Amino acid sequence: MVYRETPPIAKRKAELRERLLKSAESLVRGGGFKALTIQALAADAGVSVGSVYRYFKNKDQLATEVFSHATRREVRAVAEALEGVGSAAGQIVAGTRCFAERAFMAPQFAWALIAEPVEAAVDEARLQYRRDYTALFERVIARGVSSGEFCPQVPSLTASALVGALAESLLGPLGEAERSTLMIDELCLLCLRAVGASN
Amino acid sequence: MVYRETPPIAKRKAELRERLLKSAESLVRGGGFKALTIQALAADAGVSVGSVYRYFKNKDQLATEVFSHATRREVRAVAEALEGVGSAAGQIVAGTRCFAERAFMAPQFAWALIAEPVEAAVDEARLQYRRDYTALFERVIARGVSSGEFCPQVPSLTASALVGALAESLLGPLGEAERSTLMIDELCLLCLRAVGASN
DNA sequence: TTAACAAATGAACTATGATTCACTTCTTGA
DNA sequence: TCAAGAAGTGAATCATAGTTCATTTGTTAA
Repeated sequence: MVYRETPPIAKRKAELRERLLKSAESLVRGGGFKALTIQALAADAGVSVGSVYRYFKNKDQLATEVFSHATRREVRAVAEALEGVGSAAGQIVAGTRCFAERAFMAPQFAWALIAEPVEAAVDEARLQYRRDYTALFERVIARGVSSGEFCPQVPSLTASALVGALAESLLGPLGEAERSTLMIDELCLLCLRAVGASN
Repeated sequence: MVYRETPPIAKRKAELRERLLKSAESLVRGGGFKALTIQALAADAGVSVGSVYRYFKNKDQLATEVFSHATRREVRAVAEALEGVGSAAGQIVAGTRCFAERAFMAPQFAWALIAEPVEAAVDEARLQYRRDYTALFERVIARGVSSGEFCPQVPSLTASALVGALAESLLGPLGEAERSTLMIDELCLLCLRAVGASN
């Protein structure tokens, strides 16, 4: 007599939500967050505008969720790149490489995550994103300093500087894949100098 | 018989335009570009909304002009700080100090120029702003490299990395003036290491 | 089959702020 | 003083997207 959500329906709903997130991310990959409008998303996912609001409270929540999802993946990739690397210097190089290579692989998307003008709510999430990267580098730097591998310094400052340096130096050339390999090598050297790695 | 613009009128118009730009900048200083709306500007300058459009084609032109005006001043300040400094290393320090001190002096404004989400047209101007800073540093670095003061490197890459590093490392702490002096010293050291200044 | 309720729809509504324009108020020079 | 035309005004309009909600369609279990 009463309607009750059954497993197949729950599954279908979960799948639709996933599909919406996938569609949303693909819109962002293609045209940045500017391309992520509710109308475009609804069209892309083949549902109505109203349905989007059945799955997301509002645009901010949707955009933030897309952003956080993607950036968590990015940060995880860099974190994993650090694992198994012994020296602090090696970790700086591994992290830089990973970050840079991924950015070169998907320039528009990297730009959307790092630098595109976005709504305030997403900007909050972006601060977290940067903090996460910074924390990652900070730990490596602190270790390098205390082991004497790196020169004495304020690890948190160097860490945010590195994050800024990576972001800025990648944004311009992003897309010129030819020079990327050479550039990434140069970037690694630069980062090593910045942390004062004993040559 | 015919109306013809006389010198006093031309002067009054020029002054009003100046006043509008001043008002606009003060709005941005106080609340970022978000606070720069035509209505607010008109109110602040004591003119009508329509009058603003007599002096500026549209919002984009107004915002861009405010931005460019301010950033040209900033870049000039840094450029002047480099003058009269002999060594390339000294110039790196002077440029960094100048940039950082000015940012600490007007945090909200610095944020507006460096990182605030803005309309696309202003973003264009921001690219130029960064290019200008980068060019400034690039010249210094190239000189340092060829004189042997700095280690071999790709000056343009290091330059944009420095610009990114400065921007990023200042944005977080911006406002905590107490630690600024110490921080600025640390930043200078970091930049010197990044360019591979001989010890 | 059907009552009860959820899911889906999309045209209409809203909110924000830029832009216009019919109109009023100067300014000029004869 | 006066006609020609510029400067100034601000309510009305437009533009863009986000958001709502009355209505339709689908699902459940007795």
